[in-house]
Amino acid sequence: MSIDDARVAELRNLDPNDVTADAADAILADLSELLGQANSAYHTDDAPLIDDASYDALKRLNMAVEAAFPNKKREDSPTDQVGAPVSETFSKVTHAVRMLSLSNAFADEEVVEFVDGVRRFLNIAADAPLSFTAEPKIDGLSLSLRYENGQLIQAATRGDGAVGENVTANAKTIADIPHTLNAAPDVLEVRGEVYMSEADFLALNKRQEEAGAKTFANPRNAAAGSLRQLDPKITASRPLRFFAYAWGELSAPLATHQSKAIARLQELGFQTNDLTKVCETPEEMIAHYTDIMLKRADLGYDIDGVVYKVDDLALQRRLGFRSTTPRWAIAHKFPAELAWTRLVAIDIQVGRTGALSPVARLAPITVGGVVVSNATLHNEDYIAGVGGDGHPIREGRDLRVGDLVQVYRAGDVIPKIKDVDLSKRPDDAAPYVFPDVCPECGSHAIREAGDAVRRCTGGLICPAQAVERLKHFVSRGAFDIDGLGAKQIEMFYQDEVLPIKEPADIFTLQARNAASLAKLQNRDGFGETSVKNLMQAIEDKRTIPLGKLLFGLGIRHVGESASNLLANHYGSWQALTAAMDKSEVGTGEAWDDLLNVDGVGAVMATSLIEAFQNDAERASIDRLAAELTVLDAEVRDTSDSPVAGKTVVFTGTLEKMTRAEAKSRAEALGAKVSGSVSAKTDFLVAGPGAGSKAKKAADLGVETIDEDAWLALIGEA
DNA sequence: GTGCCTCGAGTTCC
DNA sequence: CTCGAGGCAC
Repeated sequence: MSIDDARVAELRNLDPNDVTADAADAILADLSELLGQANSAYHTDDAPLIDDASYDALKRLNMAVEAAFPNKKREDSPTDQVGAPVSETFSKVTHAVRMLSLSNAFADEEVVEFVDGVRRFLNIAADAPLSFTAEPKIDGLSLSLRYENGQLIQAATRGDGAVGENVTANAKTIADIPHTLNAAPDVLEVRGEVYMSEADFLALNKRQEEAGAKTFANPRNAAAGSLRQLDPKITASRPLRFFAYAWGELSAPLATHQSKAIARLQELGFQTNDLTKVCETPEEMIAHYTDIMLKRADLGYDIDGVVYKVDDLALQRRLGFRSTTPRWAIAHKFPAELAWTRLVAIDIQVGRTGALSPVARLAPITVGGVVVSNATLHNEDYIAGVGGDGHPIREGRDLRVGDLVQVYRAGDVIPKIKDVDLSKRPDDAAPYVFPDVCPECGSHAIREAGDAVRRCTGGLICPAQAVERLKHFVSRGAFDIDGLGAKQIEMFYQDEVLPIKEPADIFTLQARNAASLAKLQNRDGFGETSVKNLMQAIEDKRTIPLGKLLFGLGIRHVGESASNLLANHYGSWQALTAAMDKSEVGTGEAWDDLLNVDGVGAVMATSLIEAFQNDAERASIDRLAAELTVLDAEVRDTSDSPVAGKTVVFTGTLEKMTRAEAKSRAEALGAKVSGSVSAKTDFLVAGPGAGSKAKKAADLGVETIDEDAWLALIGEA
């Protein structure tokens, strides 16, 4: 059996938005045939005709075209075929402007602090006017709608903020979302919240129940589940709504002020929230918050707080962003929902660094629309009811197994224990004794002075630590090996024939499997294809960038960001290991060189050196390195670099990168980065909030440029 | 020395 | 998402 590969490739590269009504018939007919062939090949033979990515692409194209031209949908539409494997993912969309989250305030004082902080940053006197918008924070999921020349061309979820999922076909089924705009900027990304009203949620659940389908825990989950349907027809049948409250990329400004921009979005045909108000003082903001809280039950949709934004957009630009949040906005959250339940047991988990983390096992209880049965207890002080300074935080109310405890979900996510009802404590409840040996390996568990956590000293001997380190090794950000997740790691660690006890074992798996009589393929969950795929995924990562290797090692205090800084500093695995070999903690040239890396201090340096100089650990690292091809950190040719040999100083807030990142990039281009301005300084790169350094630079006649000009200079605008 | 600001590490549930 | 702690600017 064969398939028309050329037509597959052609359709794969087709943008659904380019499909005209005239072309739709032929395309849907071809898709029906191709997907039908691919399906039957997949199910009846074991040899797929087309690769998964192509299959998913065709499937998505089919859905998109059907959504655009519902009347052209075929009787034999592949969308309706039962049992057809459906892609688990949407295609990815990189946001032109990152979708950030907001920092939170819980108490009124934090709102006052926020306003004070904004004034301080902008250098605005306490009595000078400064306005904020205040609007309800809808409890739904955020969506970014991209319009070009007035046409909706793409809808994307937030994802991790940088990359979201393409849900265009689904978003088009939402009545509140216009498909075309009049008199809009050529490029306009409208951002807002998709949500479901309480009435619609209840009705939907009733329908689901009658149909024997699963019901949703709350309107937010219902909205999220509905938007992420692979079949837009299902989304269309769900009563989703949309409030617009922000924007991303723009070819022309919407207005001068936040409040006016929102009004403009309303004129363009979007729903905006009518409880949005411009406030002049923190008192007014808090009064509006209280007002909204009182109205909360009657709104008909879920909200979880109030968002305040600096109204003047020019000021927003000056304030800029921290790494993940804007400085010009904050979410004032409503108090979390609370629930009482019984503390059934306290278990200890051992993490990759040996940290002993107590976890509360709870009698299942619904909190904030979700059934919770575990809660974090942080560390031993938390159970004892004392803070890090030894002072009581719950007046000595030590938690005991059997206690009635009050649970809430911090940030509406992580279950935590807020309080204990001592009057309901069983007579036989004994104080919890935190173990001083590791429950997994029996090694001593010690608490270093000033440290909040107790750690297992077993190191690599401890199976829990070894497994957690392996999980870290294969995790995203490190080696990221497809098909080798937490579950598989647990299994392979226990495996007697083909065990994986340390990272190097992953890369010898193929050879050992080939030599083994009891091959992988004979086990549960492993067929010929999955073994082949796993081996291929492992081979794909045998060549690895230096930074990822270093991060994968899981050395304490050396995270993703520090790993990349170190990779850039040393350049190659040889240089790194050579430096580690000759380093001495606390002294010497190699130590000084290490501490000179911006972002590396004594604690991290010590941890790094100790890991590389510990015999057992180093042997394990060397066994791993022997299996790998390590890619050097990208060293650019600095000979024609515009900043080679120049001395640069950064000051103020950098918006496009962290200071450490800026420094390492500048150094990669051959520049010298200094901490203070002097006559030798060639450039001062000044962000918002620059202070004394900018003045000094002006006095000395040093050229001062902003971040964008700097990026342009180094060719990364 | 103090006070940000980030990063690292640990955690839950869908 | 949160807490603690490391690192750095002032």
